[in-house]
Amino acid sequence: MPMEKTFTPAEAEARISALWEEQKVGRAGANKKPGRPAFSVMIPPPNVTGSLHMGHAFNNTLQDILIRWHRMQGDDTLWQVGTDHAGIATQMVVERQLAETQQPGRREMGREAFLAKVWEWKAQSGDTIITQLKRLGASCDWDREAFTMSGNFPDAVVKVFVDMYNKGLIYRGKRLVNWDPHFETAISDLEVENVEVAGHMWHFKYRLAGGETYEYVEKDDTGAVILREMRDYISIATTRPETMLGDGAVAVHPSDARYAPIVGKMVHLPLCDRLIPIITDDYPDPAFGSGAVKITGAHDFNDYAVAKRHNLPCYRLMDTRAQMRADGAPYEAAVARAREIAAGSATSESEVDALNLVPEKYRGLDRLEARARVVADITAAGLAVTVLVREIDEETGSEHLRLEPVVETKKIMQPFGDRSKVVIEPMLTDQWFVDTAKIVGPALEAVRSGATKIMPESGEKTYFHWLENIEPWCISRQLWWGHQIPVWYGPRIRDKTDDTLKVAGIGWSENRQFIENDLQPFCAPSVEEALKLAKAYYGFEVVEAASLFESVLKSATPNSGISIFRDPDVLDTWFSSGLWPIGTLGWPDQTPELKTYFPTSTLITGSDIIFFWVARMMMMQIAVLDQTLPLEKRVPFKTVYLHGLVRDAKGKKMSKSLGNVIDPLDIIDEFGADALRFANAAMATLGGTLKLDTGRIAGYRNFGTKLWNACRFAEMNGVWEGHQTQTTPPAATQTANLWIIGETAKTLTEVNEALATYRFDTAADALYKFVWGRVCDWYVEFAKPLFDGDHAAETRQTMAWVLDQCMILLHPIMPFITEELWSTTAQGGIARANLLVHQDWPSYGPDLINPQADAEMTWVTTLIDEVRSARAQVHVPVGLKVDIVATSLSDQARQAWTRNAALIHRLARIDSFTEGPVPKGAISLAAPGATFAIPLAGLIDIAEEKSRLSKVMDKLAKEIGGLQGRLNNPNFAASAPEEVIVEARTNLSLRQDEAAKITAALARLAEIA
RNA sequence: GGGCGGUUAGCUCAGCGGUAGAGCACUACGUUGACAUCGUAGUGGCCACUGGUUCGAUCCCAGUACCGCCCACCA
Repeated sequence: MPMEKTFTPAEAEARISALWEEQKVGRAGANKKPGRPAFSVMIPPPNVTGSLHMGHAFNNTLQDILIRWHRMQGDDTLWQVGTDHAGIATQMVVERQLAETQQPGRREMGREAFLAKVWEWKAQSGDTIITQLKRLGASCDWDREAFTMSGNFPDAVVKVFVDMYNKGLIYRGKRLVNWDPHFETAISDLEVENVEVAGHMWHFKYRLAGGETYEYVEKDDTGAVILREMRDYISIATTRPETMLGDGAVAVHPSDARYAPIVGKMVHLPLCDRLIPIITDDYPDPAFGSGAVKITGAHDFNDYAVAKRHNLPCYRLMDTRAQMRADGAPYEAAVARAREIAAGSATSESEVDALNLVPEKYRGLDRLEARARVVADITAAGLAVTVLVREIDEETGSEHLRLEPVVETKKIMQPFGDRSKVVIEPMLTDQWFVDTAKIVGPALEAVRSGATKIMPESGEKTYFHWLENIEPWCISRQLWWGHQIPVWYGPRIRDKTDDTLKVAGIGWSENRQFIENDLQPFCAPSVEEALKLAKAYYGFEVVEAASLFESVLKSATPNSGISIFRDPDVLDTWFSSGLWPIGTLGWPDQTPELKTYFPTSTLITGSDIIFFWVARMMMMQIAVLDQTLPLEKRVPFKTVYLHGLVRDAKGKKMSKSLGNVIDPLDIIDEFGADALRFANAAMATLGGTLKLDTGRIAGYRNFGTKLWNACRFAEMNGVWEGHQTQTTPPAATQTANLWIIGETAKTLTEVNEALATYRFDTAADALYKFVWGRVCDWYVEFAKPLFDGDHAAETRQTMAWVLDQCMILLHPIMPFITEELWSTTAQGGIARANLLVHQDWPSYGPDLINPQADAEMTWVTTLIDEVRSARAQVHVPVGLKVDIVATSLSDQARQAWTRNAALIHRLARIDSFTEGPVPKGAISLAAPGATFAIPLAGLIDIAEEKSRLSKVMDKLAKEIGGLQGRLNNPNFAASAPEEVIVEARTNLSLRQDEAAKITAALARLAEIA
């Protein structure tokens, strides 16, 4: 059955995919050859909730190219596939689904039932993206598919947590963290997106206690006094008025002369029955605002630092949904206690946290609502800095003056949750942290020493910059879907003698925050282990309770019946993905896979997750693995290849709201996976953004068709009949055959070098130029006359070999069409021994390049180009064959002509060839060692020919001028390297030779005219 | 505010010391023994600007302008 005119991706890809999967072509170690190294790649695990987008398509294409290339070379390859449980994202999806289907919500059904729902969902929809990866042609080891919540992963995660806890690398503490009020969980710094939004700044007056006054003096830059007045207040500027209810002090810079008279004095906190001190700190900038800053330790990261320095109380004003607190004692009682504390009464962190200093009227309000009310109330109290506004009553026409609060409109950077898109609130809570400062050293050293190489180099700079300024990593999340923290708590022992044990009474608050000071943590890999630790701590058996609430009930009697309960929080998703390479290889067991494939070879990932994932994997795995191993054995990967984000053709980020999202599956449907993959490879330059243009993908689809048709041409000429796959090229005698064999060898070298240096674009470019520009444009054309001559057999063998090489070399980038051709072209003869995916990568070298054939074919192609160009320019119809006269011919040129006469005749459309004098009415051409004339008496336009030759002359003159200029410069001769000078001389003489011939031709034209 | 990158043909991008490249687009021609998802021939660039280094700079260095991206606590 003859080949179809084109390749049909839709039909063939499904069939080939199924075949690959059935034969498990991507299994670890497939096609491995003795003595070859291992090559392993960890897929950046997509979220189980995900579906394939262009970024995945790009990223996985590059991985597959490397994997296929190495597998064909006989390396022991592993491409580890799997998915990430993606805590927040997945919990969000399932909760949304519950809401849409009118099922009970998460809290209603309880933790256990909800988690069952998530697993159910995962079983149904969790493999969507895996299926989609197969459509792309990804040759992963599908049998090893991993999931960050399955298999040995939970054990690995728990082990790492416990080990790090025991080494003091993980700690718990009350800190100001980024709080997502939508998901009601802490998130890490990285999950916060700072966005510039329009904000407002208000100015309030905090009156001095006891009606005191001071002289306020404002000076300009030169020191001249511009304002001098008596004030009974200090002016405060804020963008967050609602947080003033929790102020602990007002801070000014110690050098700020304006406030020097009142430092140390107390001011009335507006709307509150509290006095707070004026303190000095380096933090306020005297040049900004009024120079005085209100310090709200529990609601601002800067203020928190100031509060810590000055031991100021941090009063929490909001609940987990970022609404003004409504819990705890009535305001009056709370504020009374706050006054005592301010006066020096002993207190604790937990007591301060429990105090709700929100006045009753604001309790339960949303933060924005509270803000409006606070501003209105302060203004009403006459404590807003105001301006006079003139107002005209439209009805009566009367004028009156009115005071209005000063509100500056101002761009402010506002933090948003990257998932929830709501405004993040700094919140004072107890959380678990990784003490990153303690594990960052080796991660930095690994890259500095070259044990891990990051490409492009700019990625290393980013990596260093972030790690050198690393902050503690908040790893606890108040979610349900994830790895639950392996820590149990019991009441802390207050006093213990031989016969009595007093433990702290446990209280809890509505927002589930433990009263940390009173808890004793037991960190262990299992509840049994935790109970053992607890037994050792208390001195008698304890039991596990399901929650803090139950634990309190069961602990009612101090000396017996003590229970411990597990921390309900889960770990940040990135904590477990930080263990992806070792986790998927079976760690902590010392599996054979771990031994073979770790450290992994190359990580290919988007530069957007260098901090989230790459840096954390580096830190954690180096810290967790056997510390006696050298650093090179502990790094998770030897090379990290970072790529940019895939954008649309105009460089815009793809987003649903912009409607410019290109779905890779649509592209595959329309153009085939190979075209998308080739486009991805061609776009993969180092650095920069990746603009995806469907026009370009169409072009690469055409490229596939081109190869397809070259093979079809071969088929029509019996090339495949009886063909057997050959690793070495046939012994050829014909220049064209020798030449294309050499070109193939050059291409192999280029592709190898390009892929070895991660230049996927260069590899794609080399293959494109070879297949289209050499094989199809020239060799197929050369073959046509050769098939008619005495060397048909040799040419058929050569073409078969060359096209086989095209399939092999293209296979890593275009696996489907090449696999299809590999079997299709074998139908007429002997079946291929292997699927192409397991065909051995060739290893021939430059010895296949025949310099003589190379030079000769260059001469032939140049001559053909010139004849075609000349013909086109004087409008000789393509259909018309012409005669050619060689008016001068060197021995070498004569030989080249003779040996390739059939090719030249055909491609240049020449009827007869003679040697002789220049005929009248002819166009002239010059080639190295030869001058030709094409007699066109009556056909040519003398003027046109003259202008054509003049154009050629102009170009030559320009080149000659440049070369002469350089050669005549004595400094050039003195300084330039020898080969450059020789090259310039050679070029000059060639150009001059050619110019002489053209000049002669021009002179003859003048005679005719 | 700090850091990183970019500026080359109409568009998307390679090249990064020795006479400017590709694909797409555009123009003209074309039923050539595979391919119109094609062929042949063309058009099109002070390689952002200003200095410097060099025999020689699109390429190296410094600065300027514009454009991107990342990080950051200015109330």
